[in-house]
Amino acid sequence: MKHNTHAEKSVMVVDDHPLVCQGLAQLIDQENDLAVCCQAPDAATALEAVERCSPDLIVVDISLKDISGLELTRVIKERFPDTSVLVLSMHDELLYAERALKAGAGGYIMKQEPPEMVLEAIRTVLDGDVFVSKSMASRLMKKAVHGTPGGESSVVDSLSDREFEVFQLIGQGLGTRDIAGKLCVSVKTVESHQANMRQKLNIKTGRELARFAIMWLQKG
Amino acid sequence: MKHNTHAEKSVMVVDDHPLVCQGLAQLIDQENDLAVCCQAPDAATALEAVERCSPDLIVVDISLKDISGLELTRVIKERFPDTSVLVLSMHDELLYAERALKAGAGGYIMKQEPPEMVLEAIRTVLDGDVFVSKSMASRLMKKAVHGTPGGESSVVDSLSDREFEVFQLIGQGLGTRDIAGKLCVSVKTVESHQANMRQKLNIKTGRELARFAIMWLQKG
DNA sequence: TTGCAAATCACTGCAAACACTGATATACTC
DNA sequence: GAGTATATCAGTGTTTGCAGTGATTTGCAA
Repeated sequence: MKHNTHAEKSVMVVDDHPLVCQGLAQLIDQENDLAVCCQAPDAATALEAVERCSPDLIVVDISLKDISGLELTRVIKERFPDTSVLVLSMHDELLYAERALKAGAGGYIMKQEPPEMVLEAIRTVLDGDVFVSKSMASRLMKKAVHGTPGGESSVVDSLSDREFEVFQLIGQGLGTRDIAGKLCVSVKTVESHQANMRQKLNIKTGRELARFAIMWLQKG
Repeated sequence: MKHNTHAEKSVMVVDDHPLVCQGLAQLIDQENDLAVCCQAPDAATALEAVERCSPDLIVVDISLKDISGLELTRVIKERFPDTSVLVLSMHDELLYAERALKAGAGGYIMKQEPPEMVLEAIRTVLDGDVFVSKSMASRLMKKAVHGTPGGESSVVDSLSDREFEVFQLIGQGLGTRDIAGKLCVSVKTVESHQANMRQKLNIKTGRELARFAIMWLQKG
């Protein structure tokens, strides 16, 4: 712990993996403009600590023991709107980045990224800007340009009704032919829907789409 | 890095998450009887480094980018039998602990555990003993006494190590060709493993296997 | 030693998925 | 009424997956 001088922003770290927690804390603490004020292994401890320290920013892991990091983000933004949140995760951003932002986080970054990028993310969010990966950013841009005005929005919401139907069947493990049979349309049609979905979701291969559908249907 | 005095044991850290790598290194380095000699983000780098540093113990994360931590463990124990290995993972030990020990590791510990326990695990393995969690230990005892697995056993246990490796890669959304490339074997071999798995698990199609793997890896 | 399981790979051929370039009809919006 | 999104389908060609049959090597165990 360092003295909190005028220029330093205070950061709190929430992660149930002590190693990550400590590594992150050390990384942040050795920067001149940042200082770690406290650490927490779960959401309950975190909420207490926020009240005590009132940090400028909180780095939250997405998978905690008691409640999800997204839920924690929501609570924090509700009770301490001035505190910024950066969500940290080892999971694919496709599944969680947008949810994190919707929950009120200022940024989303994966643990696989190099430490310098984590620091960059922290500073970006502290400046009031949004931090996500480049590919995720372009996806969100497209979405912003091409409408879907305010309100509820998940990547999956951009799918049309029929596409979503196909999406669900894919998530149930059915093949293109099975789906065509079940929906009483030609194989070509189903293939078209799949291609359109891949474009909308910025997904390259069919198995990635399947994986996305399966995971999406599991969690929700 | 510290001077390697008489009493200090040298430790190497292998993890593709820079944060974990750094946190772990710092944790180890601040102990009087331990010193970090080098770090590596993947198996290839790790093997080079082992030759250079010849550490007393290596802490290996189970999920690396190039090959699995278990495979790396096998290679290390084959080429450097005097080097101890501690496998580190964020996954439930139920799924991997036994495989890790069979691969030649001296211990298995989860990232969720407190840092002190990680240090304890390192020292235990350095002493030539086996380290696993208490509950896992009793499980293995039971198994040793009775011939039968002492708890709930999954169908997945019937998979061989190699098959399980393929299983995991399938669950990550990779295709047959990708897997063959990653494991440096022919496409045919991977197809054989898949066919054998489908038979063992009583699964008909490839996409069903993929679905099963994805869901199984999502939550154990 | 014999035998079995695991891991590796080859060859063949069919079926399915995917890529690319279209076309048509409907419906909703501006 | 023009424009856009949706839903439907066709043709053509490449890539990939899967089935079947069979072979080799290794290691472990009865």
